[in-house]
Amino acid sequence: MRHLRTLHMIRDVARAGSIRKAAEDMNITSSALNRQIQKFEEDFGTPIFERLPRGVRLNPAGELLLQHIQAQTSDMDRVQSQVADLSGERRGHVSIACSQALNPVFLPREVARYRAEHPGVTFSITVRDRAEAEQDLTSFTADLAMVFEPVYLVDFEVLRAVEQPVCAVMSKDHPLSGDAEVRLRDCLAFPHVLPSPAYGVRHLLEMATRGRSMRLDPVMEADSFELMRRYVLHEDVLSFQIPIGVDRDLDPGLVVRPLDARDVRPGLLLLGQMRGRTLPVAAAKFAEQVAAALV
Amino acid sequence: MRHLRTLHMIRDVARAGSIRKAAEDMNITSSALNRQIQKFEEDFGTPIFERLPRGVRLNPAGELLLQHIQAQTSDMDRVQSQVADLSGERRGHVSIACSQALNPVFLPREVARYRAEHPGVTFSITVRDRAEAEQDLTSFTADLAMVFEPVYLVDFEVLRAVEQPVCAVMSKDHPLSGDAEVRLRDCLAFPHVLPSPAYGVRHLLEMATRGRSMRLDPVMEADSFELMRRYVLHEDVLSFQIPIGVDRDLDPGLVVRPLDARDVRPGLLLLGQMRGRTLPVAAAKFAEQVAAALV
DNA sequence: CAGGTACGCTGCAAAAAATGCAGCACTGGA
DNA sequence: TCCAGTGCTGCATTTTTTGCAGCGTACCTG
Repeated sequence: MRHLRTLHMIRDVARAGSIRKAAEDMNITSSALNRQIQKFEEDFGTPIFERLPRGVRLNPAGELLLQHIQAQTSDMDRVQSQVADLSGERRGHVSIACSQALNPVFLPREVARYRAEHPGVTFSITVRDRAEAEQDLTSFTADLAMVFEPVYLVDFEVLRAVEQPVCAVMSKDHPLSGDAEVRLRDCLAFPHVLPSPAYGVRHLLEMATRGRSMRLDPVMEADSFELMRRYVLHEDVLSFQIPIGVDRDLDPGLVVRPLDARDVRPGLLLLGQMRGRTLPVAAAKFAEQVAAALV
Repeated sequence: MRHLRTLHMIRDVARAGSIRKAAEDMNITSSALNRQIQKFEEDFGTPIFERLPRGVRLNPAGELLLQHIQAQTSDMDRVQSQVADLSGERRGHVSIACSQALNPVFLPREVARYRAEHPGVTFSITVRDRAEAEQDLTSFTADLAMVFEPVYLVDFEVLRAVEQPVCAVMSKDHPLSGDAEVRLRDCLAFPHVLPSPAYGVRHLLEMATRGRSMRLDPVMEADSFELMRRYVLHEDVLSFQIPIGVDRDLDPGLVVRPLDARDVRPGLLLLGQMRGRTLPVAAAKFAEQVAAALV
């Protein structure tokens, strides 16, 4: 889109941190780029970059402007996607920031289901923690986010929320595997592995043990739920996950038992978008489908 | 803003309905303008205008684009206003679409109060009925709207709502002027004047009489509440208004008595903005002040 | 039914804007 | 102290935009 050229130049310079570097990236001379920026600052009314000896950096006005540029760009994409939709062809791109739990079962299934009906739509999926996901929404890097127990919710517009009880995951040979529901105290009596503190599951467990006579005492902490899920098949330990992330068919040796809600309150798995934003057609339709699929 | 030039051209052509006319308005030749549009359509991917024998008209894709243009233009204004606000100077412009009732007392007072603190801020105020006001919000012609009993609320984000009972307005010599509260049936027994059906007050009265043994039987219908307010001083008739529109000090001969809520339910006076939009600083601050002032 | 008018569009030359090149002044780090 | 990297600027060149004149067409009018 021609009229966004200058704005994109500004964005790229902000990213690169230097006019010369950015100019090289976009295959023009630094003088051309420099003048574009000067001209823009002139009719914008104020400088938007601080000139430092080693390059440039956005000043507060520039930060404000950058946010506008990103909104602008993404909204233009939305318009084009809606226009394409007018003429019947459903094409476009959906970018999703999601937590790990959606990787094994949920997202593969949903994306496949959507693409079966709309082969023209492409996807990009990035695994992010709860804070990063919201960041991606505000920077328009992601159209949709799916996170468990998010922290900041200012710019996060909830499209759908479902409760997910924290579950104990264990091998089918584990002593607790016979119970339909398990108590936290019983679990913690056994060796267990835990996700690192950034994750919602860990957060809920911390909340549950705080002030009570129970202590988390993991034999292993990890970033990857997949790793932990596999690990319980090797050593006789417990792990904790949310049910959407496990599938009995995929891991036949696993047993998943919800923790009693009196011990650990169920967390919320949220589907959301940037507050107030109008999504491109493809993203909006996909969000609808996912919302419906979330029980 | 230079990069919006082409977009504004498109907007103006859409408004003028003809490339030649629009070109004349903006003091360029029609060929230049024509080529701008052609070039834009080319990299946009689809035509945005229908070519008719007597000019041009936006096609559906163009309508979509126009909405984007207006949103972007107004958002750029917002950015500039926020940037101005960064450097301490509070300047900007607030445009309001409001119903008549705010004219006599409320808005003059509030605007004056705001401008006393921020002399750099200018205002434009347009009287609109309930449907038009929402239209102005969606087309970004107005930042804020204040309407009584609005009809469509899809794009209207309510910032504040206050109840306003419908009141009978009469001369202090009127037989009913002694009562603290009046019944609708008693009012309708006297000659009365009514606002035309587009107005919320009329709507509420219609609702109140429907299906009951009362009938509206106005000796005069009018568009102007001011006219009706003055009229009751000349002929011994009743009129109906909401209290925010009348001030005892301004019209000493007038008596205003609320109708019993059992007869006519109080209506809602709403302050609102375009859903999801981030308002310019000045408009946002003014909206805050008005919201606080609305009891 | 004919003539006039207003429309969008296009070829060509002139004007304007953007770009590349080379070089300046400056600053922080080796 | 020197060097590498920065933003910035004068000038020639290239690219883009604009204005002018004119074409073909569809509607309105008499």
